[in-house]
Amino acid sequence: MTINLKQLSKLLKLSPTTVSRALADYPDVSAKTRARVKQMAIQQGYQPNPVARRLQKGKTETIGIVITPEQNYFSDTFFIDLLSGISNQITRAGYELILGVASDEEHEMQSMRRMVEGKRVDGMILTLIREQDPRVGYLLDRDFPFVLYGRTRETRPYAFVDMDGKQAFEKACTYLAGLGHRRIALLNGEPGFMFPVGCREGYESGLFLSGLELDPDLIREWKHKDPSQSSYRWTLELFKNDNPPTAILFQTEAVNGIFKGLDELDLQPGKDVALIGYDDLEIARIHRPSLSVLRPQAREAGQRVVNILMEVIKGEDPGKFQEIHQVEMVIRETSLPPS
Amino acid sequence: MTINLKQLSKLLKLSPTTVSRALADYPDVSAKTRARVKQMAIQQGYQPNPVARRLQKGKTETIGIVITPEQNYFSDTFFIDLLSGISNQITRAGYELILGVASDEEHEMQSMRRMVEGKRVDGMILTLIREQDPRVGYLLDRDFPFVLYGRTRETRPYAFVDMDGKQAFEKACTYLAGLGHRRIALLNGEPGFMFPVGCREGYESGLFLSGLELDPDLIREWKHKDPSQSSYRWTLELFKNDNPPTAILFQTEAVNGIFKGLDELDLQPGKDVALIGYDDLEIARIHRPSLSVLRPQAREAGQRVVNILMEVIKGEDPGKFQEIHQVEMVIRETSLPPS
DNA sequence: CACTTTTCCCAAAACGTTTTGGAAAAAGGA
DNA sequence: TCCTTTTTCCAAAACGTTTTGGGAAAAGTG
Repeated sequence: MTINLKQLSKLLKLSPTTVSRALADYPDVSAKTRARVKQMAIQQGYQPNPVARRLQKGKTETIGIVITPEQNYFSDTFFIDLLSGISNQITRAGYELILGVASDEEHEMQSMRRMVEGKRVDGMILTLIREQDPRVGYLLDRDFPFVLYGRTRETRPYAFVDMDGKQAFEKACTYLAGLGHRRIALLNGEPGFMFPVGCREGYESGLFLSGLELDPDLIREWKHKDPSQSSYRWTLELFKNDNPPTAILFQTEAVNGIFKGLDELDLQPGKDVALIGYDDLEIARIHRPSLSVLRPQAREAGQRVVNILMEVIKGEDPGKFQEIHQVEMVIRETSLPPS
Repeated sequence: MTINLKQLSKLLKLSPTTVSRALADYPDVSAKTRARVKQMAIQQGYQPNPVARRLQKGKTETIGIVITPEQNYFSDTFFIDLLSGISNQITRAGYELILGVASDEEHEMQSMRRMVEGKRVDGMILTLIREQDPRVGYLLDRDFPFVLYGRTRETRPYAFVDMDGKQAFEKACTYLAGLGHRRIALLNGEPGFMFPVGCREGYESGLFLSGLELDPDLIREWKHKDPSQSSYRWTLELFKNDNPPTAILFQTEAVNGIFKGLDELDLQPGKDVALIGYDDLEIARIHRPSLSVLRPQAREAGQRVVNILMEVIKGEDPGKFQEIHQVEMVIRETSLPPS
């Protein structure tokens, strides 16, 4: 069943060296024997033992990623798309993806240290990045290869792939303003994380470009651990305003709370209040009225993250790899002019 | 930074053998030197290279799992809970969890074969099991260690941890019947998978125990790839019946479609139609009225799966490990008597 | 004291690859 | 033909552990 190199070479009456080199397409083995070796390898179902090859090569051929359920990762199909892109590209490179699931920030760090200091991975992928993210400093300090999906506040150069949340929210905001909306609210993600920062910048820039005033009273922030509940409460809050919003921008994660809040206020989504969410989750498509959204290309981003990480592992300068991907807007039924 | 055994032993003026055995708590090294070795190991930050130890031990110390996004895995916080239990227990055992993300059934098999035939894992964990599941036959044929989360139709003995869907649905059904409901519908999961089989058995048994007739017209099945859309259509269908249901049992995954259908029919959940879902997703808690549910203990199940897999890897008979876990019922606001 | 047992340590082999540094054989050039 | 170059192969070393099979020193026994 599990034939190894020595047995295979015996079968071929060749040395293990030659067999190994034949399979690796080295030029110093004749075309004839190479063909013979390859055929026999297939026939015998030979697969080099990855553990042995890793020891010899001094590489783990493994990439690590740590996720945290508390942060609500999986309410998003977005994340499984990202993971799918990552996983497929890693497999294509002949590498392995090892997964850690941490219950909180502390265990997240602990899980990563186990991977890094325990020599279990050649590189790390980081997601859900904070403004001040200790993981980034840790990895930079020991010059360990990594790529961020997202960005952080860090002056030293590092590699990242990020979605252009700023451009996305600016686009959505100017679009709504173009329809005639004058009171546009932002129900933003949790402070401390980096992504909401860009969202807010885009929102403010969109208001400015449309000649609208920024009203701090129209900005609220929900919590990761409880997106629906907190966004529900903030939705009610927003409409206590004397001059309530006619449109809301938000991350789609929070949509259930918003729908619930609007329902309670007897406001119809789309009709009474325009809505545009960030992330094209299933609920956005199936809800009536269907939700207009900003749609990041998660799978493609995942693939890029891996390709970049491979370059960084090879020794390329991480600072060269800083990508910001555009986000498309999908207009559905909840982005009408104000009534 | 990365000191190895030889260097450490030189520092201690001992042989690598002794250092290795001291760290592994062998009795043939004196307490004094053991202490000295351990202290130095900590001081120097020595961590044995896992790749080298794996080669020597002839084990990968790695467990594999393959997930498929098409099957909607991550709409459920249930799954991340399961994964969390699995991951933590694997880490505790000093093992690694490698993840494959497959786009469909074929790639699922392919990803698993890569892990198994490529000698990349010592054991596999399988989830979302089908009635006829080729993966199970494949692994049994080559006597490869694995544990199912779920069950399948297979006569040879194998290890599994499953939730008692039958008991759960029976309990929910008799509960509703006890409240006075006489027309109880089942909006079941996709045929071909094993879990809905138990749900249906429990449903039928619950009807029987309550002295109610089975009406095939009250049973519908939605699709994995589109739970909300299909459940929405089936909800509308159910109420075209001359004698429509007053209660519905279903997997919580399908709840958005059901709510939408009821809304369109001007029926109030809980008030006009009682609802009990399987899985305690976030939406179940935050929706008004809040959804009564059957709640599987996913994290505990994940831990059991790993513990069992470790035994099977050690050579224990898989047939000894067949666990069916009870499921608790959480009564909230959608399980009232018929009006 | 002489013998046996126990305690403590270690050299060498092994795990299965890939890489290094040749060396023999074949081919080419004069 | 003889020398040089190219082609083709391989033995040995290396990767960093753990395990095997002792062996020397210390401790116990009569």
